[in-house]
Amino acid sequence: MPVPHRPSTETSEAESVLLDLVNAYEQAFDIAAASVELSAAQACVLGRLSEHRAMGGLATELGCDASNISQIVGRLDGMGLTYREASPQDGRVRVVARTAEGDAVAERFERSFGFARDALGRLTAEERGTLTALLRKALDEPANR
Amino acid sequence: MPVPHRPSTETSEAESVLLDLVNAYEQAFDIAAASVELSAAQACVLGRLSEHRAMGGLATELGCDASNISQIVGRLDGMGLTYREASPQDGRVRVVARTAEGDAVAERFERSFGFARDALGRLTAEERGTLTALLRKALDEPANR
DNA sequence: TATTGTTATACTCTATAACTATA
DNA sequence: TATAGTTATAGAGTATAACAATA
Repeated sequence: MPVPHRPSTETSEAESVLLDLVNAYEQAFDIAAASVELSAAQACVLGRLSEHRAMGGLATELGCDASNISQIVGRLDGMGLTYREASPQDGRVRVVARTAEGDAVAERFERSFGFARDALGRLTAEERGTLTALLRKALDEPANR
Repeated sequence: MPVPHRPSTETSEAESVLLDLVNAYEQAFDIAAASVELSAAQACVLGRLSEHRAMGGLATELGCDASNISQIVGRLDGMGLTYREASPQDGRVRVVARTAEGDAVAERFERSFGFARDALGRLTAEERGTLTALLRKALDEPANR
């Protein structure tokens, strides 16, 4: 579903803007993925392959089952964007990497997905700092990551 | 895919926190939906039925194809959470509404999905106002909605 | 004929279970 | 035996195309 839920109960202005932000982010991601003829999940995986990665590592990072990654990477392989090879250290592990074409598609995707860049570009440097601090506090994140 | 893409290119702190926010929002939504044994899409649709709605209106609101809504509402119907009836004004239109059980489930979902409430609750009233203004500017939204 | 909605179909995402290969 | 990964399978979300009913 492209658009998350907008609570039916009385919603504060802040909640409403937060929701708009999430919606806009998701929509921009989907459009950027479609612009390079990938699904959102495929773009998500391909985007993480700037470095080689083990299949299991990807599944852990993305919080999904390993069989899911097998399927998605299988499709990326079929498109010629990635390849897999056995790890020399451990024969059970298979390492995924992007082909040259995969790199090119990932780069086009990055250029197309300018949501955060565009949104933050509408703020001054000082405003960006304030926003970062407020969001960290709201998310209960430590100031240094 | 549960987690959107984290750009491989150099990412500002602000972009990173923005991504964390979107991820946290989505994850909280999925968990709240699962807590009432619904998929995210089902919770999304059910949540919009505090008022009756035509099938086509839902599709337009959610930016997806009408056939998609037919399927999702068909499942909600099957769970006894919604029902459909022909509009008296226009026999082509079918109006969807929640059953009493659907209302109860939607209410439980609302209580469970406290992401925005919790996040904003960590800020002072003044900070919430600042955040709202900054996000509106970043999203290029007018101050009054 | 145009509009609203459903159904048939196909593809992707996702998880669980069963399986293979390696450690 | 335990771990990494794949494959088989099934349910759900999604869109397109074909269809039925109504305007």
